[in-house]
Amino acid sequence: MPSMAQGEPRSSVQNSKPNFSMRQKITEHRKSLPIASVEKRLIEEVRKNDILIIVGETGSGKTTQLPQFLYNAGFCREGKMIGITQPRRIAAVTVAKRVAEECEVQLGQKVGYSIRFDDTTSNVTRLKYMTDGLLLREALLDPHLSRYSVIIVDEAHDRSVHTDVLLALLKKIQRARLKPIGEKTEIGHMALEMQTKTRDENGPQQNGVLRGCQGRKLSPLKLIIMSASLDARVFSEYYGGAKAVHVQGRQFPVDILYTVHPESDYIDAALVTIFQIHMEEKPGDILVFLTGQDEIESVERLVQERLQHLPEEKRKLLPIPIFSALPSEQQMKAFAAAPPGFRKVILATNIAETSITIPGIRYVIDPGFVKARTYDPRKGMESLDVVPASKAQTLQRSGRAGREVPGKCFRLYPEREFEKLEDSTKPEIKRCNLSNIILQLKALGIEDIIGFDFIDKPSSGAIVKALAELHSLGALTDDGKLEDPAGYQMSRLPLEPIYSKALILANQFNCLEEMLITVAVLTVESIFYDPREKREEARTARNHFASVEGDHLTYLSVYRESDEFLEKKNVAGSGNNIDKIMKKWCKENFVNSRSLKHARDIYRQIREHVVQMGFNVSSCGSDMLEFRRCLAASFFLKAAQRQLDGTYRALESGEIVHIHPTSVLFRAKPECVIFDELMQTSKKYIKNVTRIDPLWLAELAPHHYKTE
DNA sequence: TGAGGATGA
Repeated sequence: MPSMAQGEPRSSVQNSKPNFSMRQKITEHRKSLPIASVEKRLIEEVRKNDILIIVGETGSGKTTQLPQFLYNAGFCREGKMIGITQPRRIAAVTVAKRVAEECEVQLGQKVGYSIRFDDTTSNVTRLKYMTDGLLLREALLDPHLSRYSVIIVDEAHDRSVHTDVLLALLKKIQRARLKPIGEKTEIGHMALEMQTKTRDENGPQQNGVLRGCQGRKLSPLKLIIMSASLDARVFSEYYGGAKAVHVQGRQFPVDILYTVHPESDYIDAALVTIFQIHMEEKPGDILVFLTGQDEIESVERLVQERLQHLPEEKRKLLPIPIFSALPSEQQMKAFAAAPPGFRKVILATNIAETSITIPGIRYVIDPGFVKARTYDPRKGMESLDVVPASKAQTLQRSGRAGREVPGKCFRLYPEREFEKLEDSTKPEIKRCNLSNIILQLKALGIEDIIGFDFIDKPSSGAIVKALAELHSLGALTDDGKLEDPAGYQMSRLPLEPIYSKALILANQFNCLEEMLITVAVLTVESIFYDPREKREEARTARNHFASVEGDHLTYLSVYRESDEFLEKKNVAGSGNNIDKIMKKWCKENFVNSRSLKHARDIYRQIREHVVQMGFNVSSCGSDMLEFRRCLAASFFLKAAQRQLDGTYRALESGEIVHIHPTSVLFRAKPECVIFDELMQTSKKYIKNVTRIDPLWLAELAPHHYKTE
């Protein structure tokens, strides 16, 4: 991502060799941070309390400074580490780099980061920044996280699934580490069992984490939860009234302005506000929060149109879209300075709320809406709806105006409407399919999922549905234990359980190579790039990839063609230019190069995993029938049959659905298909669809279809 | 007959 992480202000330090004046600058900067004045008190509180909540506003310096304070106070004695988790990869990386600079060490020495596909830590690393998802994976191998003396969970208010599971798990681990080893604890039994099973792959270091320490106590684990103020009480209560300390932030003031009356058309209101700012306010860029690509593109067009009605000298306003699916070269435009005399108006989704920080923003326009995903376990269907943002979100949005100078935030609704907003966004764990989480918990030895101590409990309906799904996929036994070996194997793979199942079956169908590619591509957000203005052109350019059998086979040929292309160029020996050449290939074929790279990373990682599991990565060659049969055997829960009127009926839920317009089968409409995703937007759409023979379902998933 | 908010392993 072309971005700075949230949290700490951009450093004034350049990427040059350390020198005296830079050292001085760093020291001065560190001393000037609000958190510097409370170092002693914080260390005392950590010593006194096993769990501490730290409420730190933006710019307090908590993320970069607290781990250094703890290190200096001796919390890394005896080779112990301090782990600091972040919800996002980019944050883990940028903060670690910054702290390494401050400590004057090479990244990977005392300070390092570890994220999926990129681990810079070594055996001397003591301050380890990482994503919370990665720490969860570590817990599978070392159920007591025994190498850590302190875990700091940063941005806990984010309430991502990973954060929530981690918070609950850490609570258990902390208790377990107070008990003598060998005594019954709530965690670790199954995990230990799994370690024994996989001892060879993990090597001697992981093996015997607990063995040979019988009767001895593990050292206690300190837990620090860092959060924004609105949610601090929730965490404190969850941890039995844990002590919370507040650290002052450092932000410039932001004037909040509300409308007098509700706006019936917030797009129009946003446009009026954009031009009002442009005509009347001091220089400084504008950031507008919109709900999606559609809105962003239409506002972009409308700004351009209205500019034409202004006198020449007033037309220096530059609308720039930014959202996740945009290719990175275009995302970069938001970060470039506007031409002299121009004012940028950034049209963004909530990507600009937390994930990226655009410099130069002085004005924020917040219509107060956001697109949010929900999940209906009964129908096995996700929805993407425009809903009011939460207070926490609107606060985060307005904060984007005060990072460099005092700013203004224009909320396009009356203040009394603000009061009605929810305090925080509903935690993700209450809005998603739980099958993956539950599989992880089972692998950690947690048997009673309904009774598990989540901060916010998912509905029992959602839990039961996920358990049933895992049972159907052969991950759980009839009495809810991990199936041996499939359940263990599936929990080890960093994939959705249904994809893991597909790999296990592909091993039997002799099409593992094909399934590895397919699963890697399905995992990434759309592999294609579809600019709205060039949809026809894109379709033509990609026509040679298309398979009449469906999207899965189409993705296979995209991946393989890119592979062949790379191989040819590699042989030609252009070396450094590979990246550039690949990007050109992607552009010509309307493939999103970021997604493709991501898919290749996933492919490599998963391939290693399955090889370690003893699978034989073989290809079915040109026998695509066998591959489609394997898809049917894997995705039998996601099958749909054409109706007389040309719509489809999803067999599991009975929902009437439509093939998504981006599918290669959108027009072909075969009699029976399997799909990857069922999501309601403007309609109930199935995405990533492949044709199958309806008879295969009863043949290949008899436990599910025979009786019908 | 017509379109994908953001993260992460």
